[in-house]
Amino acid sequence: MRQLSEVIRGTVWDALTEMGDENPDGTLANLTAPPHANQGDLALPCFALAKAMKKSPQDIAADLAQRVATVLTSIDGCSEVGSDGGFCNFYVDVEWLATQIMADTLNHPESVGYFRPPSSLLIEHTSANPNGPFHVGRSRNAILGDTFVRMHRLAGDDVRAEYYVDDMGKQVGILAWALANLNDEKVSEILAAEDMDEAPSHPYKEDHQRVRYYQAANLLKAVDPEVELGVTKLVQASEEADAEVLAIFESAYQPVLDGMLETLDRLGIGFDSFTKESRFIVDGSVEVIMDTLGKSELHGTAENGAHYLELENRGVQGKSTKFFYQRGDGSSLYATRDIAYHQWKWTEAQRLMNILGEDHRLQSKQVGIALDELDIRNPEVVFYAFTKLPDGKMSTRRGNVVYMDDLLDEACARATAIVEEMRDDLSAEELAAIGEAVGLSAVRYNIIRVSPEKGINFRWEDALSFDSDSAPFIMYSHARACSISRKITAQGHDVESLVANEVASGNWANLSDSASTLVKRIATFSEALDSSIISQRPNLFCSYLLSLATEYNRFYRDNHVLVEGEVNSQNLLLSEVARILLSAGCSGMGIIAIESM
RNA sequence: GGGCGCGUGGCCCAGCUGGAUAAGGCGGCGGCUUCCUAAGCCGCAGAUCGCGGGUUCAAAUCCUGCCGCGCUCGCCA
Repeated sequence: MRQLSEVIRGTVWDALTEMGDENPDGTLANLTAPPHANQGDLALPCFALAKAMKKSPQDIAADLAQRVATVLTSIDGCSEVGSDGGFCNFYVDVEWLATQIMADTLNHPESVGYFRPPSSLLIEHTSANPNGPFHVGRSRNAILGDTFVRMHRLAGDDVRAEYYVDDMGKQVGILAWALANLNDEKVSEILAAEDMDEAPSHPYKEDHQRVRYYQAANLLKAVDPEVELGVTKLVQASEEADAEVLAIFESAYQPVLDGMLETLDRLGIGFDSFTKESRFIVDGSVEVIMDTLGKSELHGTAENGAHYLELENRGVQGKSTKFFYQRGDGSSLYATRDIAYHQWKWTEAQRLMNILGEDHRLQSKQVGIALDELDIRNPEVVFYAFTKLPDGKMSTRRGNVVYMDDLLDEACARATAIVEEMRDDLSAEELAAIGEAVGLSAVRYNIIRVSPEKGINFRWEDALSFDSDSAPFIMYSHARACSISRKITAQGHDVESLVANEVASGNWANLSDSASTLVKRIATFSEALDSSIISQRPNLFCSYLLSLATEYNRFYRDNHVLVEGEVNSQNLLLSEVARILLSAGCSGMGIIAIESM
């Protein structure tokens, strides 16, 4: 709790120094939030001081508490100091805390997440090969990436969301070849032979149509060397930036990409810019990079003239420690273009962030070392583990997938059915709108709530969960707050002026326990967001938001805003501030904060 | 085989830059609606934090050895 920390810091620092602590800053760095409410709001462990002070941690904590208690409790912010078992415990004055945070939140709702100076950053995420619809495995990247984009924006950063379009190379080559050489009948025939000829669930989306061509071409390629030859010819031309071939590729993948983006758009995921991989061939930067890497002391040449960096002494171990960046025929590789891409990205932002699947760990490390060699800073990278189906890894090529479009349809249909059961006052359109918001939000939340480095075993019932640890729970709390505000307005009151007057009065006396707990939870909004961003774990902010919703529900239970037609302005103000933060938090998580559900 | 990641109640999962009684949810059991949305709230039961060593005043957290799962070790992307 930073508000309390700022208040006690100086006094505690002085006392520690008087007591003989040589490094009070180091000691103060251990200030933590205690695990239990009866242990205060901040606690300082005194164990490390025991040796130097030749006293027990218990005595040190008690001594420290006694030294600072009088001063701290006489100034604003700290209501009590105590010690227990080697910890010095500090208790915040909740009335004071409320005056510190409520007006700001109310008057500047757009900056509730600000905690430190903003920076500009470019977040590259998703960047999936445009060869078929999103499946739930691939979409973890998009949902994670977009959540980072949203959290950073909430924290005040200037964020650019970027999609790196793989517009050349094998995957697109196969798709282009298939579209040029196959037709619907042929595709059906090939897929049927492998029992993969299922009717597309979304036949009017090009990504669902064309993925069948992609799958068929892959099957054909395995048995017909002519196919491999045809694809290779195309791929080679694309890597030489052959304008005609690149145009063919584009017309092959663009409709697929559009279909994919439509899915993401439904999830509230959008991009500010698209950068094509071929750009770095065309502008010659890849060529320059290959030349420069040739001068590295790590550089080596293979028998057929291929170039690599030897990374054995740079922490890369395994069967091969060589990082090839140029083929024997002089052409570049994907990773080489990625290096050029990073060089360019640094001209666009102060910070770079990449969201990558765990299968890219080695590649990312290799690119990182190459960037070091070129004196180019490394990006921040977030890796996430795969989503597996009960019968194995998802694969577009093999058709072993759950498509995001299908999951979203199902989620929204189920949500709509639930709303329909609970509400009889809404039109079909209103029900569908709520169901859509609930379904999409739930799917996002269920992916975000687990730590990125942990694998997800896909189960329909988990992905579609609307339980207490879910987006609908948070949305429900928000809708409750909206409902209260709505009801008060309907009774002829002016919520805005009621709330403004209450803030001005600054009266926070006699808060109930649940109201106090809510105030404290509200106070840590921006630091919870910040630490979630810093530790690169969106699930932490997820948990915070869940606890904010929980505290709001408890507050709601025993602090009524409307009592027999009379408005309790203090409770109204608390409810309104919670509503603002719930809404802001939802926007940071990609949860749609609807006003009624 | 080498490297990297993961392993927490029956199930899912938080906590991992070391700190107090390991936090939630699902499922199970039991309560709370004359009162602002019960998609809510309250309570009970359930965990030797994969196993063994080590470091430390203190280990789920750090180190190490095993075991299990995943990813990876292409002049593919």
